[in-house]
Amino acid sequence: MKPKITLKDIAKELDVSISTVSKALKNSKEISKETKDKIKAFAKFYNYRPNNIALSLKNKRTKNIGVVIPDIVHHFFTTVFRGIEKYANEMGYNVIVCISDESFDKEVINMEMLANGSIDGFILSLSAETQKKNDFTHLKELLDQGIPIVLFDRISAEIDCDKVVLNDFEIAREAVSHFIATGSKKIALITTERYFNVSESRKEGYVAALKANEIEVDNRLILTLPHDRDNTNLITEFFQHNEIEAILCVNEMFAVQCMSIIQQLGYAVPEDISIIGFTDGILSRYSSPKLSTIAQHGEKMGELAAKLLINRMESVQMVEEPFKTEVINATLIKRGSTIN
Amino acid sequence: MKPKITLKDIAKELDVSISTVSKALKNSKEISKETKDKIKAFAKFYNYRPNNIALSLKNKRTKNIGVVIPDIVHHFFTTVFRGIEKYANEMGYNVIVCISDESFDKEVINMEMLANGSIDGFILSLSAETQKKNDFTHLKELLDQGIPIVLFDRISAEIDCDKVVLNDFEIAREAVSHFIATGSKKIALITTERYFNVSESRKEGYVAALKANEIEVDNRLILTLPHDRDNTNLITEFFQHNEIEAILCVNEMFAVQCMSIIQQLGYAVPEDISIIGFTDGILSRYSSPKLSTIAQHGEKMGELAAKLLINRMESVQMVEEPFKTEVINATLIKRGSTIN
DNA sequence: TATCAACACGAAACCGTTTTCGTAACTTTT
DNA sequence: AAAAGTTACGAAAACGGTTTCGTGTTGATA
Repeated sequence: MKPKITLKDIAKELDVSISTVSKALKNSKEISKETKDKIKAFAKFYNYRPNNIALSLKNKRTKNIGVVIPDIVHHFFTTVFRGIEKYANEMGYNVIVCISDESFDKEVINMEMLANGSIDGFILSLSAETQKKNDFTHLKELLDQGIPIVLFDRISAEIDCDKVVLNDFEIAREAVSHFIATGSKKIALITTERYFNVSESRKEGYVAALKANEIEVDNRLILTLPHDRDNTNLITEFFQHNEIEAILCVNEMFAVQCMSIIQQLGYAVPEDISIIGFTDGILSRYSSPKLSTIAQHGEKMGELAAKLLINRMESVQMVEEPFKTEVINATLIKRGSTIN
Repeated sequence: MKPKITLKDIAKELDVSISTVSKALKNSKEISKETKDKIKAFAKFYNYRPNNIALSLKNKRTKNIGVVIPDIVHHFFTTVFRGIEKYANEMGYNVIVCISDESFDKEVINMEMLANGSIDGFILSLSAETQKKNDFTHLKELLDQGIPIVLFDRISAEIDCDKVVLNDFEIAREAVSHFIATGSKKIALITTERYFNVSESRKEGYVAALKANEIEVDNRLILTLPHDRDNTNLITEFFQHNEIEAILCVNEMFAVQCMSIIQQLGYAVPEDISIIGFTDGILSRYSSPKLSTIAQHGEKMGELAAKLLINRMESVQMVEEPFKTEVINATLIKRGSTIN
């Protein structure tokens, strides 16, 4: 057991002052070559590394960024996180993750915890509860304290900070237009009540595409599913009661579930019914037929969010760079569940 | 913009000393009630929170734990991480994640980075490269410095620390025994070259079950696949050249891929061929038929790892508690891809 | 009235760095 | 030989807390 060595230890051992050691290790020209060599050799031998905590205290920056996401067992968030971690790491930052678990309280508590010095900035995606409550005082207070925040995917217009979002509206419109172009008219939307801003935009895109093609919006063709329950019966009923030619689902779980139920009901995919999902995850790639889906480019999104944050943290003036909202362009990947 | 307030600020404002403020906020009985009330009110009004970094420096503990995993876009690691984060959070710890990306160098650099004061202990699963190189000096040095480490899943006997593993051998044997009990004799194993200790144990379990039932081990029935390439052709050939009645796959991707290929080749699952995979992830649950699989209880594993680590970090004596290796019992979940 | 607790508070050390400033001891210039 | 400039280093403050130890002012006790 050889515990970590400090400047003080080196100083004592070599009979010089702490300042001399510090300067020598930073190669200051204030120190003579012999002394520097001696100190460096000693430090190297004992594998001296400066203490990050002490540095953080001194420099008033931790080189840590806090990431708060609603859920980690979710392909999209996982890939975004990967992007964040990758870029942050390259730039010499560490990442502290907190999972809000879709809970407002957890989000608040975790952020306040981290904000007391542990991190230099936040990247987060709002929890479902926070979106429902529409209460952003915790975020506003942090911004007020001068802690930069970057919001991604689940954002709110009420919060004045950098943001990264997907062009949900446009890509949903594109997906539905593709259905229409390949001959479908009775197009269903399967959505969730939870991801507010995101699913709203997707729905609007869906509606816009229909209207642009003079197809009437039939609310019976929009199925809103709870997120954490078994929806098999709801979905089955839905398809028994409605004649449908194409389905847009707001996530890949709904999409494969629909596909499987449809196939069991005797329809062929994509000949009878086409399907497009959101999230180019593992499910989409391993289903049969392979699912046509909307790639959200989570990793890119994460990288961009990290870049925005780090830029802002490191910009010296810090003052009046206006807040940006960057848009990631989703891609419609046409695979086996659509007619292409 | 109102920046964070410190003890010094309060002291100056209220015209008392810093020590008095500190004591008052900790409710020390050294301080008179009136002074305490005054200070507390002021602190509350200005939303005073002690600076974590200063505390860390003083207390020589950060209440952060470092988690180093090879990959995050992987259901098993994700669930383990979830378990760690959950337990750690309950115990007042934050989690700093680094992704080694299966690279030895990244693992080393990240850990050295964090070890200089940023964290109190590590939880990690070895990268593939580290296992291949069999070089654990970085871990040994950290242990030597008194930094506790808990290893999970991808471990090594050479490292003397707490560990959490799955009973891979037994559960693989159980899975293969189930195949045999339901009438299969020609049983394939589809494995990977990468996760050394883990896949080795699984293979041994496979072999043990065969031997126990006096079935000869046929090496042609063991297919080793590279991890990151498209294996469709390899798998297809494998099934065209071998008569097989049951398959054990070491992950769920292989399993659904096999299932899909088999079905295309005209076999029925599970009537003609049974399949069992590892990892009870999203793929297993959404395939058709639903995949029988081995649940690794990642979340439990993560919680246990965190518990081991925190126990060790908080045990006052710190000295001679011997290192433990805890075993998580996997569960064989029988679903539609096996005859049950 | 001198002694002694109890009370309420402040000074200062400490955690491990960085950095500014001061200063002996030389060396160079005039 | 005095003045000025270098060189090579140390002392100390600062970051934001906690904690030990002193100490001046009370009030009670002998």
